[in-house]
Amino acid sequence: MLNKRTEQVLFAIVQSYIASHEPVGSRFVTKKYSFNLSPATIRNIMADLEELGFLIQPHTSAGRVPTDRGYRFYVDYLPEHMAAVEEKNFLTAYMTRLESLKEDLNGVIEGAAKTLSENSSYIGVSAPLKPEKTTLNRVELFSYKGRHIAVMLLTNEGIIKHKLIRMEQEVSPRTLRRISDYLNQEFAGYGIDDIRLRLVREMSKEKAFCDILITKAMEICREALTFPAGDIYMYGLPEFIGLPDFSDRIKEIARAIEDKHLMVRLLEKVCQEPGGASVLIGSENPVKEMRGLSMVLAPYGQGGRPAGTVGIIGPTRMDYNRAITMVEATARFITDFLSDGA
Amino acid sequence: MLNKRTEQVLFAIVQSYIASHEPVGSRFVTKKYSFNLSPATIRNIMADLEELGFLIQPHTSAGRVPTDRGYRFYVDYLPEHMAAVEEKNFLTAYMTRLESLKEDLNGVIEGAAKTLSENSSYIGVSAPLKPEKTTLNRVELFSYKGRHIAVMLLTNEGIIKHKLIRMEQEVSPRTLRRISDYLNQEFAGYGIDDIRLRLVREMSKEKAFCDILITKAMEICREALTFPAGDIYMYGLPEFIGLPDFSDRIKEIARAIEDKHLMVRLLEKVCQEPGGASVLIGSENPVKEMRGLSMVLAPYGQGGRPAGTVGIIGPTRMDYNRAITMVEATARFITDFLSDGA
DNA sequence: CTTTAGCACTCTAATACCGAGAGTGCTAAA
DNA sequence: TTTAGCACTCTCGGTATTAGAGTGCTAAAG
Repeated sequence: MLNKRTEQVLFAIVQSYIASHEPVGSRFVTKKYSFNLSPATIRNIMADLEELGFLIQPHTSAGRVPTDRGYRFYVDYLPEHMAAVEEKNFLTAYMTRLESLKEDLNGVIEGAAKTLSENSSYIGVSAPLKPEKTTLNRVELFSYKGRHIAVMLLTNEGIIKHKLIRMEQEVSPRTLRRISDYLNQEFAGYGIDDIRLRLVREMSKEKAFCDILITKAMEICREALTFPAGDIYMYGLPEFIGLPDFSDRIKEIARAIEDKHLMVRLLEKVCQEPGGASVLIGSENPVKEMRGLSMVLAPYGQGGRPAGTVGIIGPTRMDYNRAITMVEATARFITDFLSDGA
Repeated sequence: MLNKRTEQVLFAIVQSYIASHEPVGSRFVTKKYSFNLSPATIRNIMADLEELGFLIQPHTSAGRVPTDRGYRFYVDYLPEHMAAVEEKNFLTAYMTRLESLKEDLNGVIEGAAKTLSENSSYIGVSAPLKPEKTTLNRVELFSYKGRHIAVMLLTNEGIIKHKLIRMEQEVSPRTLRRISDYLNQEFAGYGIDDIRLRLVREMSKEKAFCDILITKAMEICREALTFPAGDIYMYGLPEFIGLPDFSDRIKEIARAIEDKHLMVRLLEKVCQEPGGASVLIGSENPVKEMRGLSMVLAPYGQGGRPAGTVGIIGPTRMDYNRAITMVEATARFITDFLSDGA
């Protein structure tokens, strides 16, 4: 579709714009990148690229700026053209920073979001491993002040969850003991999701026999294994709004980003998709408040299956190369950690 | 120091500025508030007030704007001059909104920050009840994958905490059982802080006898009862940066606010102070990045002693009256909840 | 046919200038 | 002590001007 030379010019323009945030003119391209072409030729090429929708000029006498489509080209073109050496150096430095997260078993995933933001000056996000996707190590139920039950759930992935359930009637510690023993003996090692399903099935069976006590117990079990829709971790908003990009739309954008619901859905969607980092550029974003932003997301896995997502949110003119490097490294890191770290 | 009339004028000016965010001129004061004085007289008074440091004019031909000192006067003057009726209505409406927090035992304090922000368009903060300040209901230790210990701590205030401790050597489930039984029998009902202290004392005693096993156990106990410095809850940043006030200093301010360390210290300080809401206005703020912001904070109590803080962060020209009403109501609400809710 | 030099053209950003409006401070009278 | 009157100051919005950057087009060169 584009000939080689045109591609190179487009690539150079996007790269240069990402670095400088200033519309890039024909003269600049000839100077900085040595195509051995005159500005006039470059201008012709740029005019073509504009016609094809890869570039626009903010106004007649400015240079050109990439469109979302331009960025898309850049990102797809990227893998073949990474400046490998420098990037490798950065990567190893970044990896050592990740290593320090291993200290805190519970904090790896939250820490990943933090690290991403700190190293990019964009926003780092991570969706924690959903308890439903994990396997039961043990669950404990305690009676608390008569009418409450304290639940502690421990998974084989090193996640601890707790909750307090308010009951209608008091349940004796002995009964609780028996319920949790039952759960642990029957279900240790199984996926939380599966257990919940089986419990529901059992429940409906028991109901047929009208055994209220057992039904109650089942209900407690089910409750004990249900947790509120996972939050996501997000760091770097203050840095981000300090970026010169959005001085106007700040409010709108800040709100979109803080809307965790949207975010959660987005991250979950990406979580399904296999492979490396996905890049969503500006208008490609399904959430319309986030046009003008780009996201680089990658799933991390647990036992071979994708289990959560980490990523970066930044302006469309973010440093994709760097971002992709970081996000992929982070996802790999968490995957490794989950499989052998704990 | 100021005569009655001067005070009234100052009060009127501050109030009016808070409402409109525009420098207020002499003519406006005579119109809006019926002092039966001519603009010229008001001008004289205003000139005096400026000399005394309560007002400044942004430039020669603008109206006056309160200084921090002006706000301080206003806040101190406020209690005697609340427009009681309207405020009462607001208060009852607000209280019902708070009521809905009772649903979720764990979320009251977090919810308080949310509610504060939602009802003020400023930033709501709350510092959770520190586990150290609570009393032990029970603690449980579980062996996890050999070299780890999972701890669950349940306090009489309804707080559950958990953590995972990495050990050098494996500790048998039986030993853990004995340790937790010991803790529960010996210390149930005691303050976590006290327990920690006593454990340290015991430890040094034991050390003298070189009993490694017991020392180890003590150490586990102590670890189990130690938790990372509490986070604080904070909501409303996106709304806040949308306010017209700080279009320039956004970055700086956003960073100051996100710096949880500073915040935690600040909140803890206020937590010590008895009585109703404390108001920190602009330059009164010990944290210099937060000059230009005001905070309204009030401690909530637990068993008679102050246990945490809730509050609002806003621009110096915030609606103090409303803010104080809300913060005090929220603090009272949490205090009540802790004493009888659970 | 492609590339290039030259040049006129367009648009922005910076600067200065002007006039209207707002609000003041001061003076002199009530 | 208060007030009316008035000159003064400063901001804000609009307009004009200019310098500079970068383009598109044309016509010549490779």
